[in-house]
Amino acid sequence: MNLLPIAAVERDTGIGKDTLRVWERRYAFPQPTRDAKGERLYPAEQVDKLRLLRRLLDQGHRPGNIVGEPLETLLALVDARSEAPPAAANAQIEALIEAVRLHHSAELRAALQQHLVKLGLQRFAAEVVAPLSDAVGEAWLQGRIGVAEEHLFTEQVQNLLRSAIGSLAPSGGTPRMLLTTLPGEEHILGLLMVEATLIPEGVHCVSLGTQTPLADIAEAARGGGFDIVAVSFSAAFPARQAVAALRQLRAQLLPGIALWAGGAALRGKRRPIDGVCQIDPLADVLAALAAWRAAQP
Amino acid sequence: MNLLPIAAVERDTGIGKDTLRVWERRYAFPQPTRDAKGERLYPAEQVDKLRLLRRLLDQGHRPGNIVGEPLETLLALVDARSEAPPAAANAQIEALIEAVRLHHSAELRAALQQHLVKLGLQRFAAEVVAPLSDAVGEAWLQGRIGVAEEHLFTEQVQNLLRSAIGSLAPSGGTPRMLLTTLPGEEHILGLLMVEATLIPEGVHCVSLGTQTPLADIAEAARGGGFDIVAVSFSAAFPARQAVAALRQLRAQLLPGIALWAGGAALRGKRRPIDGVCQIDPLADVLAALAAWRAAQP
DNA sequence: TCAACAGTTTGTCCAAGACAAAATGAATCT
DNA sequence: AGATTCATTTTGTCTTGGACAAACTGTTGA
Repeated sequence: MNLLPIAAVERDTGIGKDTLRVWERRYAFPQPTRDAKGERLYPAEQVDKLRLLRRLLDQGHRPGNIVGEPLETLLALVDARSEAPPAAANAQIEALIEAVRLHHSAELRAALQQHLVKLGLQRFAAEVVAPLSDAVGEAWLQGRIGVAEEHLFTEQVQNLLRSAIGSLAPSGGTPRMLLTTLPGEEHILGLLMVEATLIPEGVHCVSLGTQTPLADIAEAARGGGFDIVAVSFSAAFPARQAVAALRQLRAQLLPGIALWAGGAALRGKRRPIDGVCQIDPLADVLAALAAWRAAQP
Repeated sequence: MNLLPIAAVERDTGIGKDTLRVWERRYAFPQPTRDAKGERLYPAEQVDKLRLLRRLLDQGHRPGNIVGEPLETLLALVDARSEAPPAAANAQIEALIEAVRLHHSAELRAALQQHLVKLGLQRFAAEVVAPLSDAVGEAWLQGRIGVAEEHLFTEQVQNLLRSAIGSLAPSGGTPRMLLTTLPGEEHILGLLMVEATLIPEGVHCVSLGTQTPLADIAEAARGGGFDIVAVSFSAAFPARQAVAALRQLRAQLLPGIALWAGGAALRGKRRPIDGVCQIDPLADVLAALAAWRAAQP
């Protein structure tokens, strides 16, 4: 059997060391074995369960109710979830998912390319990439695909979107927008979808990729004369940290610069954050753009 | 003044909470203030110094000698370093660096594109991207550019390389190679450079992007019928963890599958790791490919 | 239906100690 | 000189148990 030390488990599951230890104390799970030094060693099956737990937490479940429950109960929760929404039952999306599942990267690439050409960049992002991205996350949760397949999918889509975005001449238009994610958020697809949606509208987009420290975002926004800073969050990003970081970033940013935040991590937030424009479905970004332009003299 | 809690400092500097606390105990630096709860709050200037320390450690310095030293001493170390190698004094590279420094993204893009067309993909990777990447790291160390500029550079190069790689038809040739980085390594440029070098040689490359868990790499390699697994490390990756993770991956991989590892983190390793092919300068990858092909029946 | 309240849950932080892996430097042998 | 062995420091990571505020829950009252 394969045993992992606590640091490896933190990296593989995204659950912090402190949290792993406190769960063990409170919910009697996980229960790692110990090595000669007395240090925790987690069996692979417990790590698998932790990954599942992480995903269920992202979906809105609470630790007290699910950590400690046996595996069957958790799987039942997954099944219950996947029955509720009829999977949006889009046959095209399902076909793409199947290509991901079987590692058919050439077919996947060809099919995506076809959709891109047929729909155009904006609709491709909104009608193919966004739902497909959700569907891949869902399929992972159900155990139908693995992490490797998820990564493969991300790479393929990224190649396509970056090629398409790069082939459009830099606009030099307004507003000038700086795009990035905060430290800890490594998912870039949300960012690329926003860029794909806004570039055809004549927005001047500059992406810094993922995980830019707050201070550097603020400095770049000031120095580059940007009008808007846009950051994106995946469902995996802890909402608690997202809110704190957004407040902090807002404080460091010049008041004249707008701050847009979007993505699943902020879904279901009751109170909006002062000075932060929340954009949840991807389509909202066009409305936000129209609003921004209307507010300019 | 701007004060950051310990978790934010960990994310911004990459130095773990435990390490931050133990440095404070041993070297009397950093010395954060405390809030009402008694929790650490780090002033921005100490965080800046921590970032510099991190970089110096990556360059081979040892904590006992540099943490605790005043800022001027550290800056002197940086200067001493940059005088030693005459910066490879390539005028073209310097011009590109200047474009990065000034946020001239349009010019940067155009110049890179020009080099790519002129040199071809392989030489572009080896003669432009690789040295430019090093030079950007060096410029960051000297404080000539910030993190935002570094990210901007990475994005631009990534767009170009991905477009170029994507425009080549999938080869279906041999060997079949799986490329990725290990959890904790987020730099993708090394991977893209390898892909750019090998695809024109007819190698069938499949990239999983960054940070794939070991178990998923092994499973994907088995399921996809790959001949070679290639992983890349940046200078920022702790060599200690790299060696441990490579041993672990080697153990999980089928014996018939070769494991290639490259990148700055393994530079200066005395003993090679059993069953791992180490590739340090980018050019070596072609030699390794020739060797692999020669060994096939 | 919404707002305010009290109660519970939960992630993160602290302290000081411990230890093994890695780096260093000295000594010894080809 | 160059390589190999050994002892000594250095250094990051892990341990325990306690503590607390922010966020969430569910109830009460308008």
